[in-house]
Amino acid sequence: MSTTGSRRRDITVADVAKAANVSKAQAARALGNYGAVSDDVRERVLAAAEELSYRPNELARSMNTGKSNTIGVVVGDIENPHFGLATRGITDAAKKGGYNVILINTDEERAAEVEAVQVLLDKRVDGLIVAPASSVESQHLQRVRDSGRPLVLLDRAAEGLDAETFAVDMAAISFESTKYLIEAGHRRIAFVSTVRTDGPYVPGMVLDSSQISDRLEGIRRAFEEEGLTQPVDLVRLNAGGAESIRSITKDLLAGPDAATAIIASDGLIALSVVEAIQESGLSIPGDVSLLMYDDFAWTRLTTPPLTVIAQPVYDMGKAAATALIRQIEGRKPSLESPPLTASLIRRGSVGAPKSAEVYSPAGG
Amino acid sequence: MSTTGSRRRDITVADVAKAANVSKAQAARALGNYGAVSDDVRERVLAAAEELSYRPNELARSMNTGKSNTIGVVVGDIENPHFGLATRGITDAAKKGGYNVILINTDEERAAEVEAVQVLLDKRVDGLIVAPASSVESQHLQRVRDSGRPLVLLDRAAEGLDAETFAVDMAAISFESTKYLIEAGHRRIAFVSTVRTDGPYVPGMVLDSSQISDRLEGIRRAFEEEGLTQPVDLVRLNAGGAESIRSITKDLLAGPDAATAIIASDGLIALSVVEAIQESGLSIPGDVSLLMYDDFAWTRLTTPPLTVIAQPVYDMGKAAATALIRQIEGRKPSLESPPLTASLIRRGSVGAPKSAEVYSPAGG
DNA sequence: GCTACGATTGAGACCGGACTCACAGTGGGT
DNA sequence: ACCCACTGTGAGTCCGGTCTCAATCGTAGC
Repeated sequence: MSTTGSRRRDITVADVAKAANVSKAQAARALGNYGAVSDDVRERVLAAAEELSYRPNELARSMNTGKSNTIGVVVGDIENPHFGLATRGITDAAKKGGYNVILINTDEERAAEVEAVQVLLDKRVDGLIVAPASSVESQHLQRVRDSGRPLVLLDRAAEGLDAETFAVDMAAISFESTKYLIEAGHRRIAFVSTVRTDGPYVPGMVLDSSQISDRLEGIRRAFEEEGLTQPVDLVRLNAGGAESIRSITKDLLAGPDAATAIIASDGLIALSVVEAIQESGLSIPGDVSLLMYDDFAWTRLTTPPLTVIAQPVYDMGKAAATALIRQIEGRKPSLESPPLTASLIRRGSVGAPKSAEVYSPAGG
Repeated sequence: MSTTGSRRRDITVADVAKAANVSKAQAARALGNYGAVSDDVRERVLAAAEELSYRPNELARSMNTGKSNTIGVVVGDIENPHFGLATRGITDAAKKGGYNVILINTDEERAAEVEAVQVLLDKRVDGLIVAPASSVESQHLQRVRDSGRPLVLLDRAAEGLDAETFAVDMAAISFESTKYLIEAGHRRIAFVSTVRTDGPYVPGMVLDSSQISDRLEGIRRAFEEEGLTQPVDLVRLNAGGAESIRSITKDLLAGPDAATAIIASDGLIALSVVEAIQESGLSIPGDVSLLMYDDFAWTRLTTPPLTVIAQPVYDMGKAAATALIRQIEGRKPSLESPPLTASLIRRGSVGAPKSAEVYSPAGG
């Protein structure tokens, strides 16, 4: 049947050529399907290739075509379902376009990201999709652009970098969501995020993440539009780790000025927030309202089901990869990409605050 | 500051050599840190490289070292948190060992898997980690072995393939879990899985997935050991899609012979099962008990929190990658890898069946 | 019958590193 | 002063493809 025995060295075009009794050039042409080849030669070469189970060495091919048909993807944490879904969108689009994906996880650390980008560049990927850990420091991304290789950003923008970015309009949806909470009667609205900063939150401070900045800006605007000022003491950043989030939550819920609503910046945070609320013996939404980013399937199963901000994560990934491939292949941005919009999904975790009458203009 | 202007061609050793006024060979030696190089030459070369911001072409390097420092990972669905976590384990171990990861998603389709494996082989990855869609048909994996490249299996075994496999002992944990349900009084225990078959379940039938076979075997043994026979009519396979799962669930819960406990083969299935239970107006565990595979964080937030079978998914990925790298680098399997064991985490979704007295030997 | 042009074909350069080999220089041993 | 082992060094080959270029072949046009 098939050739038995251990194969030391891979079969090359030269081997096939010899077997087919033609020159290496002709064999290469027949195999690569280019140039002029007579039917006779083509047949013999293909037969020989089949017989020897020849497989082209993509490395060699990439080397002198300058194309690796590979795109590099740099994300903060593939374990996070948000990125899992986005990655699925990317790989789907990549496969469709004939590209493979090299995935690197950075753990949201800048140093790791810088290295990741460098490694991918060294591997001569055809293009890069990055979810930048920092929207502020982006020299390494600038270097990608300088290298001439296409770059597309996912999830977050990067300052002073004119790269196509695929993310939802966070300020808008944050504004809308906050407004919803305010209209429900909330004034003491807290925001919990893992974004790292040097100190506690001060309005206008520069954050590493454009996403978070935008969300905070949306919150601020919503309060402003109502003629209110945002309770900035309830903005809690640096919420790294379950334990930290739990203690932050308990702190937010303690005292006379407790928060009546909490916005969790992602699903992981929400998990710990809910646990802390339960541990505090409080109920959702009776005692505290909760709003979280990302519409995971499980949010429908909690009691009550969670009110969430749904982002078209899969589509973002898919659009990013599609756009990148377009850039790689030098095609002009043809059709406007459909807008990536987030939406507020009202389920059961937001209600009126207990002390609604205190703030209500027309109290009972 | 840095060299400005558009860079057409990448900087190569030859460029660096010229700039440093040495031969290409010497420049290569200095840069590659091999062979004999005088301090003077090394310094000049390194300085020139820095000046020109030279970066080695890993493709070229790989080509004649025969090493790409890349491992291929083939999974069914990266969007599934199970694989997301496993992938995280893989990438972490890979990074530690100096390897990169090319990820391909197969959507659990054999054809896609066969192609994925081929593509990775063509790209000359140093080794492969595959979560085989089918444990039965594995010629394509056999071909990997024939090619001489290391292969490690994740999550599922493959028949007649002597590749290192990293998965938990499904039969054992399934046995234990079923026993737990039986001891709680359940006899009508259902099992719902997405595994595809040609017809309805028949004991002893060959399944594509060794995982599912093992789980069913565990269930069977548990019943057997109690002197009971497993209600095979409650084994429901081919549960693809949320809608399908919901209708299967409702069917399982209807009629006089309704199931009193349901084992969901993964988190996605559990989600739909829970929804169907809620839609049927039944309660967990009052009316039905539920057990699911994989301990996701959100299972603690449902009401009641779900009783689950926790698998060390991250560790499995990590161990698989570590073992693969060991194989790649030709080191012998040094220390026994710590066993990967699943465990039953008893939370609140399993209770006594409503009709427990019917079966109870010593009824009231 | 002769020229011309397109189809075929093979030799060999080339991509960008790694690595072999032959040769020059140096210093130690005797 | 002579031999030898060793370090440094440059020329050039190789990896496995792609692609250029010139030569060859066949035959259509005149």
